Amino acid sequence: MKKKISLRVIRRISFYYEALLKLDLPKDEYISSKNLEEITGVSCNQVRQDFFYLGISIGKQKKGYQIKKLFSELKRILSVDKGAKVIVIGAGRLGRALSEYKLFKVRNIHVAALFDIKPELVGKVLEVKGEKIPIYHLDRLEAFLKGHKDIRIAMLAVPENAAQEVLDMLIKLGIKGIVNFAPRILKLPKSARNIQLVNDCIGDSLYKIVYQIYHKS
Amino acid sequence: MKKKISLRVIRRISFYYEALLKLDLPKDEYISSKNLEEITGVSCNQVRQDFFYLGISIGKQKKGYQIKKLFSELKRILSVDKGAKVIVIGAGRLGRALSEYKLFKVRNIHVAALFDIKPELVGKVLEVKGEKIPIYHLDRLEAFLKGHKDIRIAMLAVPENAAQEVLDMLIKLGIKGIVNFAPRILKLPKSARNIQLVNDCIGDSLYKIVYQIYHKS
DNA sequence: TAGATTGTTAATCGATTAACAATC
DNA sequence: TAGATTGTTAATCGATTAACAATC
Repeated sequence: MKKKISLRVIRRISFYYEALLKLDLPKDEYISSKNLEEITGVSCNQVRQDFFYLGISIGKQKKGYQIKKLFSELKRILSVDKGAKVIVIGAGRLGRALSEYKLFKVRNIHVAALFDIKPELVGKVLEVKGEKIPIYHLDRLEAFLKGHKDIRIAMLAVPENAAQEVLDMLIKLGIKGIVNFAPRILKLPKSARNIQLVNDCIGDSLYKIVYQIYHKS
Repeated sequence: MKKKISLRVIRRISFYYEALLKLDLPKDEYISSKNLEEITGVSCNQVRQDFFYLGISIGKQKKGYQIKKLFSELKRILSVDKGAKVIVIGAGRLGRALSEYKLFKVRNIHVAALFDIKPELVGKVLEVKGEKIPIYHLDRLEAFLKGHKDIRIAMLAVPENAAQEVLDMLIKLGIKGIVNFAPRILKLPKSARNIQLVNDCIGDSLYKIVYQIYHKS
């Protein structure tokens, strides 16, 4: 059985990975959990706990973790080598912002295409760091997926009222993982076994700040 | 002392609020925690626990919560009446997507202006549902804030390498709450007492999906 | 050796879920 | 009345922090 992983662990693993990426690799051969705390802000106890949880046990007492080895462990866990291909439904500002999001590149995640229904968007080609990402009409989604069996993940950036409908469509077409960015909690139909859905509420952190600044009590 | 609130509670409060917003208000005078569970997906126990935590005790046994009353309680907690004004630093795709984000409107949060340094962006005016949002040069931020003492919150959507620098600048200019969308964990300088900072990692939910889809073990 | 750092277990903390007396 | 629903407390669950033996 696959081990369940929480969003928080994944987030921290990302931090470690990105921290190592930015390191001048050959500088220090080893890095300790304490070093990682300094760079990422995650406590050294948490770092070791995470490694333990994920079965990373390559540390050497007194030295720490061999950077090269640790890096490849993290890459493996984050599936960086898999070169995940995803599609984005909705080519509005949010959809386009997601498509050019730098950190996806760092993680070797590629946006293969965007889909929309607006005539003024369909047919355009997005250029992201030299790569071209086409915007197709949603009608072509089924055919597109038939030709790209390796695409199993979609990001949803459509208007709220279209979100549930598009979700159902995606499931029918065989998509296995969906991140919903529409401002609405989507639910999987009961029939949808082993489909992964995460609702990403972009505004939340602003709401928290607003609460803290404006709410006296 | 102000009660600490977690992001999760705020998120759920938002769900309740938005659920009530969509209700045809006069339809049913009362709504129960069980009803709210059906609409929002949050368990009725959690709903009552949240209300208890926030001091909302307006329920009537056998009936539920008077919708009108509940609505105004939620509005109060979410500071909807305050009409929070915020600025956005960085007028790239992400910054512009945030500026036109629908749910901010629903919560009566207004983006007053964007700031950038790119000549091709500075001077432009964003149009969001009839409202005009100007893009100014970052040089004008100080003067702008002097003329708008009511603006205490900023969203950061600048490139990663500029983020920390801009954060320090914002603090110096008197901003009290910051949401950082740059793909990097920012830290508050030690001197920054009672400044609120939330790092919002937009990619995380995709990473979780990628893990679940690609990671066999 | 003495000091540092790991892997792992135990303690703490916080958040969710369950339970239930009160009562409309 | 009987059934439903609240407010609140208690139990459970999960995540973080602390502690420490092992050892390089």
